[in-house]
Amino acid sequence: MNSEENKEGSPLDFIRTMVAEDIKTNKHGGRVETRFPPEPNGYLHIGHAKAICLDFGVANEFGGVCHLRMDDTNPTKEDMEYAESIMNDVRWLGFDWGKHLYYASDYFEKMYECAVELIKRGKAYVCDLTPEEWPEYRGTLTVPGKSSQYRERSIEENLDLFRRMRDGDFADGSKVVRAKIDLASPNIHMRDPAIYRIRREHHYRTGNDWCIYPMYDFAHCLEDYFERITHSLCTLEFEIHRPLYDWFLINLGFEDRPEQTEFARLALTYTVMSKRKLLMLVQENLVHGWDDPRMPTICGLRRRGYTPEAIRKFCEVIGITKYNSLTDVALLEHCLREDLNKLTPRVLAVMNPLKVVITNYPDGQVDELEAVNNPEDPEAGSRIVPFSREIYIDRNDFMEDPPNKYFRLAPGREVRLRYGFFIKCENVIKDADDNILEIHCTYDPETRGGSAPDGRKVKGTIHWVSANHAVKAEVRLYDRLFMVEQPGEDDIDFRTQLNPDSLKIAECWLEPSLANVKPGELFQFERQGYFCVDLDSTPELPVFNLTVTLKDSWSKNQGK
RNA sequence: AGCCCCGUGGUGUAACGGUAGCACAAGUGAUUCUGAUUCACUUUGUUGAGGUUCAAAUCCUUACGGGGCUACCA
Repeated sequence: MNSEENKEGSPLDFIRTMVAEDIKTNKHGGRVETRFPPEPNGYLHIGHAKAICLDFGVANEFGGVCHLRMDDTNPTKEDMEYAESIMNDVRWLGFDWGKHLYYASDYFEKMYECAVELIKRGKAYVCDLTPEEWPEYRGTLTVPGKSSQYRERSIEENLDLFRRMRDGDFADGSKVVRAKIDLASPNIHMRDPAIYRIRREHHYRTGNDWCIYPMYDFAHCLEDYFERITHSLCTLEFEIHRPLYDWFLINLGFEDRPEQTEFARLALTYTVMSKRKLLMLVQENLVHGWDDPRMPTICGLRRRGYTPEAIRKFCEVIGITKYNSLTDVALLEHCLREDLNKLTPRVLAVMNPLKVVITNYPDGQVDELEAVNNPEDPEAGSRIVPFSREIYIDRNDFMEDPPNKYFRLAPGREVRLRYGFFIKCENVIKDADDNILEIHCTYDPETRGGSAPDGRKVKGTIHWVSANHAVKAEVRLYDRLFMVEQPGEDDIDFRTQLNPDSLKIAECWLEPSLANVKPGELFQFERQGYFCVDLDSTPELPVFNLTVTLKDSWSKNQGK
């Protein structure tokens, strides 16, 4: 009867096979309905993206629909701010739930009726055991539970007590409703789990209408059933809850039941994914909010310059399994680079300026040079960048005493200015303390545009901006937030594993075409990495967030 | 400890019982007006032991290893 017995291949294949089979056998009238059911108690993160892609992906693949449902049955932690951010993020990721937006809290009345029905069927009872007393009756992993006096209350008494629980006759925590299942079950979740609790708490949607709230195990299968979900996909930790999921629906006499299937949640190296810990980072100001670009939240990734396409590609590539794995963030970054590489315009920018005076270039003269916007995309066209006697190059692009395989500028060496001219370093100007103030170069007018008529080659091409034309901006360099592969493990406070250098702020000098960039625009600063103009940007001082640094074997070799 | 789930290169994943493949990472080389990109090549794997079979990553047994569950959270 359980299709899992015929399981073959990977869980994703299993899910596909199952859905295809169900369509073929007309199990749910050929319908496919899935759902993404977050609790609105925090912001969505990359782990949720995996679930979203699966839930919506399966529905789309089989011509079904996917619901977005706020699983808001616990009034203490939930808020509309979260619900709105969730809708925003799902939409941004590129998924559409159409008219299928639901709130579990809209079902409170129906759920209450289901609990009444369960009581009427002798399948649930009101229990007066305190949370402290309960473990004694529930038993342990090895010891079966035992019955309490409350377990044998009459149906009439239970109905009356449950009614009065709803009416507010009893104090918070003084009574719960329990499903009457099996106190000796090896599965602890089947040992008379609580399905309703008393909690006088303002709910962000139902206000003070209710003082009793349903528990997850009872509520979730009902939500799925009410919405006529066919395939209920969830993470592995709910596997052991599945018998309960089925028990409620069966004992309520429901037909055409949804079926729960579990898959592994995402774990990423160097990344904290626990909502609790992410909330702590926000509350303790260890980051600047849920959308801090260092956060693994969808909004954080968005602000950092991640594209929905890159995230969806990542979710596709990691696959679906039934065992816990630890995925390398490098894979996520690879997916982003792959996407950004083909769509981001290249721009010239210098982050750590060193002045270069072109001694044989006339003062006051300006050359307008043509620069290709994106070599990967001919459609992207080109732009003009000004060149003049004084320019800035990056300090890293000059070494007074270069090691063997250094390709860039050094005394006596010639390099190419990207889209510009060949320049040769003739002189290094220093102050009394031996600090390099500026360098003097000569340029070869014949090399305008970047190639020499005599065919001579240079080993390096460096980036530059005209000192008089440059636009200043702020760059925030975000490194990974955590230094260890799996933060917060082994009883170590995960906060002690934060990378102190995860955020560096620097000024940079941009080519003039970037004077009016808009928030959210993406760029590649050539040879330095991918950038996203921050949503906080002002026209006077754009703020760029670094997303992923380009692969740079030069800097790697430096580390060895 | 009882119950449940799961073991394929460094990582993430494929393979009706029939050639162990792909991607990332790493390395080498080529091309390059970004030390990027692109391209080519290379290294590394079925947890162990028994079975069943002409044939096992796949089926069975067992050992070992990893994960989950003991909330009036979801």
